[in-house]
Amino acid sequence: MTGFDNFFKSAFTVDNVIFGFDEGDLKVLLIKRGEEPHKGMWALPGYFVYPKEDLDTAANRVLEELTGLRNVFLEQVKTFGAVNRHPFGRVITVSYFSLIKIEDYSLQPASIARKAQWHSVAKVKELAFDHNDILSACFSRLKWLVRLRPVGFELLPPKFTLTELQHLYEAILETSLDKRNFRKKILSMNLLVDLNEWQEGVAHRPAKLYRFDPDKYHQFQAEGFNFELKESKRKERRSAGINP
Amino acid sequence: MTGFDNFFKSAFTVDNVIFGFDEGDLKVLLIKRGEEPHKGMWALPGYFVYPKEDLDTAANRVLEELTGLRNVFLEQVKTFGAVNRHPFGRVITVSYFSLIKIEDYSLQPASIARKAQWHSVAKVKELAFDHNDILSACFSRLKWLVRLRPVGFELLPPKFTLTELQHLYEAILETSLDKRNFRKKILSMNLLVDLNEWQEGVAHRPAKLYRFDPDKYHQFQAEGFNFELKESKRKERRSAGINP
DNA sequence: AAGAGAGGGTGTAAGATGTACACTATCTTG
DNA sequence: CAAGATAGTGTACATCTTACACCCTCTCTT
Repeated sequence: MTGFDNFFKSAFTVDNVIFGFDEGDLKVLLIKRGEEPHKGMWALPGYFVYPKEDLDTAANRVLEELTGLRNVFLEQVKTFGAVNRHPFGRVITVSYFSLIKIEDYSLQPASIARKAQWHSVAKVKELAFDHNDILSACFSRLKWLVRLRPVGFELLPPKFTLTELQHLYEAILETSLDKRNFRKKILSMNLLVDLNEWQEGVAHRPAKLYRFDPDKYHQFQAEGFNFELKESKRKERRSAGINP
Repeated sequence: MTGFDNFFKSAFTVDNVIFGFDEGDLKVLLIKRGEEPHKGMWALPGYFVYPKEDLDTAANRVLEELTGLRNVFLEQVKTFGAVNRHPFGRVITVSYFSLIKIEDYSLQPASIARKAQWHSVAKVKELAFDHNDILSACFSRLKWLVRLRPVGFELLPPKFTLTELQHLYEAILETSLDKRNFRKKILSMNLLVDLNEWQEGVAHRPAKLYRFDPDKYHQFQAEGFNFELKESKRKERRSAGINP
């Protein structure tokens, strides 16, 4: 080597913030640690990156081992490298966040997944390592992403109602939106296809179901849009809960 | 240890994309490599992170050693970890970008800085390692940041004209803007203070000088704004040049 | 079967913002 | 003093954003 040997003594990991949406609530998939360090605490799913493995590959591997899902939304967010963040030595971690449909996940319970559980993002308490910081960074990223790209749709089932979509935006943006203005805006984008089908089995007037138009969707993925709506003045604001 | 020894064999570095603005052109500070690998090629300034050093500290160190500057804008962007990106072994790099005033830099030429030189971002050719990708990622980040935060001012001298400010936006956004609309928009933000001073020594009618209002500036740093102006239809578009 | 409960669904007017566009003013230099 | 260079300025039109309230349709209960 060349005198740099002292630098080749660190390890790195990926940690994955997996978001899902259910019952009007934004959730994150956490794992109860079965081993030291931080045994028994909730943590983000993650693992060491293998010597011959790319970062994105590692993040995908962690995601797939846990959820059985491939080819879902996954994006690098930020790298955390505080000197003493891991008791085994110098370990820096590259954080990723992904968006999945909870219903897809629950169909494929993998082996590790037994220790995994969905937690409401707003109610997450103390996590292992610096995982609260990581969650917080990824949640912020999701928050701005949702204004610029149609990411929301990664989180909903194939058929959804406008109210479900609105609740998703409200959960991510931690705000409340005006129903009429929300509908006007989202429908004017030509992003949604009216399925002419209706909800079933609900104890009220059933809502119309929509899906998104894949062409328009990918166009917006690439070009972005500007989704701005002021908080509605009439309802109360939803509250955060991360790092209070 | 605990069976994880095999993972503690990698190294990590920081690489810093230092942007400056001069003569209507967005520049990046590059270093001609004096050693292998990639000896003789232009590269981003960077170095290994020391074993007891935080990532942000390392990035600041690299910046200060090169420019003599402290407390300037510096932000983490993305981590690159392709398996074979470095010939010495597994090295992942955390990229940062910073914004400095070129005039501040040129006052303090440090020792390493002898190999350093400003290059027009639009004309950068092949760089060492994967540094073209890193530059590209950081430039993209700057591009969206400039729409949401008043970062532009990190790059200009304390007193500047509206035309200089407009040229800065045009260089970053790679577009051209309508003069009247640009002025209307930027002045309506109450971000600028009219100094009642004028340019000197120019061969035409001198322009008024402005500075930014620090209170308003920090408010926008924290809250963000939405700087959108359509490309002017009258002039041609500036072109990019990165990864053509 | 009638009423209560629970969301679903709809339009408009006023204000704010964005866009397109062209000419005069003021300075230096030759 | 003319030419060259850039500074500086206003308006009309179109588009987008915001605030706001009521009736509709379904189920469930009694």
